[in-house]
Amino acid sequence: MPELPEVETMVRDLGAVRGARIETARVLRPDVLKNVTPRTLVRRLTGATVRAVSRRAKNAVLHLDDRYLVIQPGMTGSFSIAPRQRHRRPDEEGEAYIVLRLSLADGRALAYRDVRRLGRMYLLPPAGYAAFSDRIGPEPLDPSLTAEAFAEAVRSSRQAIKKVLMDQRRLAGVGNIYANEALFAAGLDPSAPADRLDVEDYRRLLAAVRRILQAAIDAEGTTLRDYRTGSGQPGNFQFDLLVYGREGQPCRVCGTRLAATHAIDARVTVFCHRCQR
DNA sequence: ACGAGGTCCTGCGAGC
DNA sequence: TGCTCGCAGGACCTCG
Repeated sequence: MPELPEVETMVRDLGAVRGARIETARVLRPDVLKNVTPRTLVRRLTGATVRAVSRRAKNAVLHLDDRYLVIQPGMTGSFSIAPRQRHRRPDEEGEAYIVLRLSLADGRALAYRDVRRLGRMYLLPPAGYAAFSDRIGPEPLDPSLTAEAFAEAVRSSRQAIKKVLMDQRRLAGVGNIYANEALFAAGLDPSAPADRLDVEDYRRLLAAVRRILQAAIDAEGTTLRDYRTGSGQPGNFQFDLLVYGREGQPCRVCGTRLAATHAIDARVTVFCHRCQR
């Protein structure tokens, strides 16, 4: 489930196509396209050069000559870069799940696949991309984000802190796995109303979010099932998870049996009754 | 304005 | 062994 570290890893691997010219484009799963028809997308991509690749929140962004191709991998989206193959069997290597295939002028092919197709793709002009980015909260790893600004963005809500932490309009890039981990690391009860925490809590929480996201990037992400890096490898952070996926097992810090609930935002929350209050 | 809950989508694992 | 069913969940949507 690509969150910030997984998308960051994909984007770093996608850096390998920077400067490449797109020779042909094919859309195989048009329902993933949200604001553009397959025909228009193909027309815009053909002959364009990938000027840069970047990440915003959980989105990968290909900067083309005068457009931005924004890809939200959703739950199961992934990229692969490979030498172009002349003969492919239709069934081979998840071929059925390919959403978009780009043939590059240098002989390589860039494929984007998404098994469940909960991901989305947008083609945006510069002003549209600016508006898109403005709707998303600050990047947690941006050093200019202060604990005070973070607290300000989050504290106005009476919702559970875990739900607020995952709200992309307030903070970019944190999803269910890293929210669970960060709240554990910060010693905060996931169900605590956001407006009940003080600035010191938010200072600890932001530090925990940053430490965990950075460690996950260093490990090239968390692979539980579908996620793969741009080179097709699984990540390694699943071995470092302290709470997510460990319900019923002993807390690594105090030995208490970890609890799980679906009460917050209908997503699994795993936590330690003793360490998180 | 805000919050709760439904929707999309498919593979997988639990249970019978 | 083979089937059905429910779950996984990010972002967007509607409804109250």
